[in-house]
Amino acid sequence: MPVSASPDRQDRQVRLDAGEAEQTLGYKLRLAQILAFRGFEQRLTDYGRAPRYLGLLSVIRAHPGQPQSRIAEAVALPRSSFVTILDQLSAEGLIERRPSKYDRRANGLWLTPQGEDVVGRLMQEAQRYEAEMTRDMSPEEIASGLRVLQKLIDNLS
Amino acid sequence: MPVSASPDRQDRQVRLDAGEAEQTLGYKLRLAQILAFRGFEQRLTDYGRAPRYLGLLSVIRAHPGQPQSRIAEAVALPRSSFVTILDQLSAEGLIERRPSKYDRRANGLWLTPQGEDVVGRLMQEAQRYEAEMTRDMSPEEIASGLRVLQKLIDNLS
DNA sequence: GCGATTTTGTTTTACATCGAACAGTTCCAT
DNA sequence: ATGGAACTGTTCGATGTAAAACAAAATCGC
Repeated sequence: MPVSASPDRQDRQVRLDAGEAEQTLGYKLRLAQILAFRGFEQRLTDYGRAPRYLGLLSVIRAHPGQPQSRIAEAVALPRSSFVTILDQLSAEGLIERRPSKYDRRANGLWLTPQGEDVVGRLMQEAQRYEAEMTRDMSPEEIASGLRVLQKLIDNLS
Repeated sequence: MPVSASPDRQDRQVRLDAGEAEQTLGYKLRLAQILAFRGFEQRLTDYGRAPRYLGLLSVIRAHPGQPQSRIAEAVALPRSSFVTILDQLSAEGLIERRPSKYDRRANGLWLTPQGEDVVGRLMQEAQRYEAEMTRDMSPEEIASGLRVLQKLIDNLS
């Protein structure tokens, strides 16, 4: 248990902990996610909006032709936010909306050939980044982290 | 390895995975964080902006009197974003900016008595929420998750 | 079959977040 | 000591995100 600094002293060197919250998954989850995401995005400035939305692009790649609403739900984004994002990815030539054969309301989402190419290359970058983030972890440790995160996702869904 | 759906079929029941990205910490990290954060915030509608910013409030509580820039850095927020947030928390009577004794540029941040009270109660809520998120995990599993997240944070800082 | 309800994608509007530029202060090298 | 560089909090403009309301289409209950 880290002892709190004497109130008012400027101890410039020490990284500030979050006190009680420091022991919670919620706090660390947020911090890690912000840092990971920002770092990845800022490293890849030559790929347009694809790095930020690599997750959803990856879902589209794995499930081509699925309607917007299902993809949006998979990545936990509101449908209304999704529209703008798809407009951008579409304008960059990475994805396509095609009318669904099964439902005249729905658009199926597809990667363009260029989208396939970009996503493929970005996934390699992501793997590299992942390796850096986890440079001091054993495979078992990483696997346990993945398992914990998956359980969190399941319990929160 | 989950097999991809046939490219146009509408399989409504199955939750869509992210294909290759599904095995990465980056993807799950983001998903878990979004779900956890939104769930916590939407549950606590009677506490103003405090639930969203509980993390930074907790840092202030653990390190009263520290300048804005240090707190902002601790929670990985840009100083410019921080200003608006502090204005709001201040308007709600949860925090106070007091001129630093050591640096005439800086404001020390402090919780008001009311802020102490609200943060205290919200931390209890957070613990409850944490328990729900981790309901099917052993203490060891949770500890390993915390350790992985901490290493990620360290490696990304 | 038919009307009420739900679902899909979209627009609109409000809000949140961030980078860049700025003035006041402190730090630092000489 | 003094001038330049770095730091602190702030404002401003641009961008990202989300809730609410809407029309068109599908689904459900009977």
